[in-house]
Amino acid sequence: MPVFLHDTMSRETRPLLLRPDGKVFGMYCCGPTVYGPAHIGNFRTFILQDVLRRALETDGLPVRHVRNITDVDDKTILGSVKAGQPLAEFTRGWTEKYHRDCDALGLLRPHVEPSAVAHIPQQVEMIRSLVDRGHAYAAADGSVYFKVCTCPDYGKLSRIDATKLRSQSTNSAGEANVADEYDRESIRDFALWKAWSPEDGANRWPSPWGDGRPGWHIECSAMSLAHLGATFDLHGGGVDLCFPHHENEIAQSECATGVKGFAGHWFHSAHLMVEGDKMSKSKGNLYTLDELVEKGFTPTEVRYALIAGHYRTPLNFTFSGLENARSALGKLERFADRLLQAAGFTRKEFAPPEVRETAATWGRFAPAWEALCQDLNVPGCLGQVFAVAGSKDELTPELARQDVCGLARILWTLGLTLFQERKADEVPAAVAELGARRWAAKQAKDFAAADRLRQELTALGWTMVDRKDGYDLKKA
RNA sequence: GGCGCGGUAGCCAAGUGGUAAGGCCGGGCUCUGCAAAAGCCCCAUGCGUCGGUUCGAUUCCGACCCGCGCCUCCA
Repeated sequence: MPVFLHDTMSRETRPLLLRPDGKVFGMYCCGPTVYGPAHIGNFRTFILQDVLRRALETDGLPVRHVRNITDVDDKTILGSVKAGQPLAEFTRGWTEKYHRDCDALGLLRPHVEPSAVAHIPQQVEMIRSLVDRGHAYAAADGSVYFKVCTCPDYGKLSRIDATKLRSQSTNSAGEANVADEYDRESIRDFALWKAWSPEDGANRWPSPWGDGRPGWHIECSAMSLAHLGATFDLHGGGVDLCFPHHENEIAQSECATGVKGFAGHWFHSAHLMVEGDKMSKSKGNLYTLDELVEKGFTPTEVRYALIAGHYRTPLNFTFSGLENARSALGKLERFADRLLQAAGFTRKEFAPPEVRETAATWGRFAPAWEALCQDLNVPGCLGQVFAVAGSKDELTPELARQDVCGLARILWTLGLTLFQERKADEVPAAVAELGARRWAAKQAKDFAAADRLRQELTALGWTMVDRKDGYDLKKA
């Protein structure tokens, strides 16, 4: 069953298939700007794209996933100047941090992760082509702008009326749009190349129009062309990128190459809210992975919480949602253990992709997979998984073996890893000693003493959990 | 103003023209010296409001109300 996905351009839900001439499914995703740690809102989008890619691979499609690193723009340059570091050094640090977070969250590395700085020649080349074809013009200061009026179908993705943009002199907050004081011929036009200015410091690259740096939008056009060609299968990003970024990409790419049909499918994921509010720096609710890990949540729990809502609906991220994810994951683990035991497998044998590749059965998880195929319905998929978990079917070894395979494939597709070691709390010597004494008292059936020791532990903020063969000490 | 999304139980969240998946929380039971955990059971006559179509609508159509996003750097 092919994966069906809603397409922003056509507003239709269409199957994702290999093109007749296609050997791989080309997928381009707008990546992070590496000027600080990515926040969980960024990661919601990246994780959703990761789930889509995994679903395609589970479906058997060969995918070529390209996700760029934006390492030259206003924010990275400003950040490097403030940090007193060369741009490359500054962005390398944040890129490495981003990679560590991605790995922790179980994101498959893209097949290609192009850097914008490393593609400046390609960007210059594309701008030159646009100027040659009359779609762009150089301003007096050496900046180059895209001439929107030369692109009649500009606005087709977001269905905005480009002619109305011309007259918009104020933004939604009632402030004047001052971005184009002088150079642009029209307010719709956007920068392809920005002439060097003193605040750019040492960050300047040569071009036929003088030293400067690329505009933000052109990098994705140049990098997708370089790594996927003039047309490819799917382009993804957060909803906020729909306009103007993606609209501009379409205009630049189609006008520069002369080939229509830039991306076959547009995949936009809704934004993340935090505790009912829009995420923003000023509200102080921009969480990073580190902050959540600091509070005791695992990256897998964060991932679960971030995919628990449908991708086209804004998701309200809350700590209770994170707790919810933890409980649900625990339930999943216990269920998986029961399946494994019934099938005669160990936890090690549960590890995909081995299970995924050696057998192509879904067991009772076919409905879960079908939900995923219907516009990447992760909540629906999860519901189906738990429906199986709560089923009263008799668990024969044969059924259990199929289920193990099915569950492993579903969880791999969702990118959820079970049975990860949770770091045990550091037990102070005094607490360990109390625990040992209580266990001894309990073994000796001196329950009065055992209860007293439990109280002492509680007073110190620790809980003692008894098992048949021993005990665990946990922070309360 | 333009473009777009959504309103389903205490919270989160699927879904369907034939009477509401699932998760969390909560309640009950079982088990365990206690505690915790776990297992089992229960938990919306109701799907923003009002009309319409229909044998039948939460699901289709219309109007309205409310919340939100983008239109400006933003995943």
